[in-house]
Amino acid sequence: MPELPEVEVLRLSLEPVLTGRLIERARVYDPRLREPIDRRRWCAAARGRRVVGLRRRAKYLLIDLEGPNSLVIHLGMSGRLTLVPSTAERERHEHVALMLEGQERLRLRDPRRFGLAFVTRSDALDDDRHFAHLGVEPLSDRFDGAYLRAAARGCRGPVKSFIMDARRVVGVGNIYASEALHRAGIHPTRSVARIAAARWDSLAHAIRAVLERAIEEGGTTLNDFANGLGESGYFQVSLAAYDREGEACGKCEASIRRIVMAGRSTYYCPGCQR
DNA sequence: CGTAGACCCTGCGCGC
DNA sequence: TGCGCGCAGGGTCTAC
Repeated sequence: MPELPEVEVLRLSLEPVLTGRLIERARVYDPRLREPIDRRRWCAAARGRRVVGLRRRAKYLLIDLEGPNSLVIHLGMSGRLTLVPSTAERERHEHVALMLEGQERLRLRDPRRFGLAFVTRSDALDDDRHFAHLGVEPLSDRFDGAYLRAAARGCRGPVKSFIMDARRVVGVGNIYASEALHRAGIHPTRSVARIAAARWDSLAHAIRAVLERAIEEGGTTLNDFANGLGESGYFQVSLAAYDREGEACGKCEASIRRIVMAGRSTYYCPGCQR
């Protein structure tokens, strides 16, 4: 479900309602996620703490607590984090709940269990193995065409795989990879060894623009994405390539094609992507 | 070393 | 209406 924009939308929706809020206690109903939740550590870290802020790193959401720790949540493919009344019935696939002052609870639901929930030290993210290898944030000042070109030195392989590789740049998943390449006019199977400097600039620009636009529009709701208050996004109506097989390209009127790369659906325009 | 593929899991929509 | 199949927005590990 979520790529960088969806996690950022989630963060923006929850930050005003969680900041300053007391977590009375935590519950782990089902620890079975991609890695088992450390129930004792999670509950001990959360209980009786106030939230001081929310951050995002790559596709991870960090709930910073007073004291040394942060609660970290990754939504995987099917995770949803939602604020509900404390009296709301426990849902199927509800793994974790934070019981908040004011009769509400923050619920993590994840049917496919590809998500994560763990505790880390707030001030030393890079010491945590989940974050240690992550590359640059695409919305940061460090990210531009020169960075991409340098990161691609000595690499081969298709450009789509390259921009989805979190060791280079984080947050670009399967939807926004297709979208950014379409916007930049670059064919997804093109080798990174055969991309000129100017095209790296336009690709970096396209990645940034697509992600920013998606955040502004509340993320992409293809099936079930919703922010922390249960509201859907509407970037799906702005998708130029993804999930548009057979439709006319908005730039050149050729028909959008779907191919499979590394097992993932990939959409591009054969007319204007080279 | 890199890259390709399998794999982790459930739910949904589609075609028959 | 019911069933089986393919597919799904993430990431990691293994085998080449």
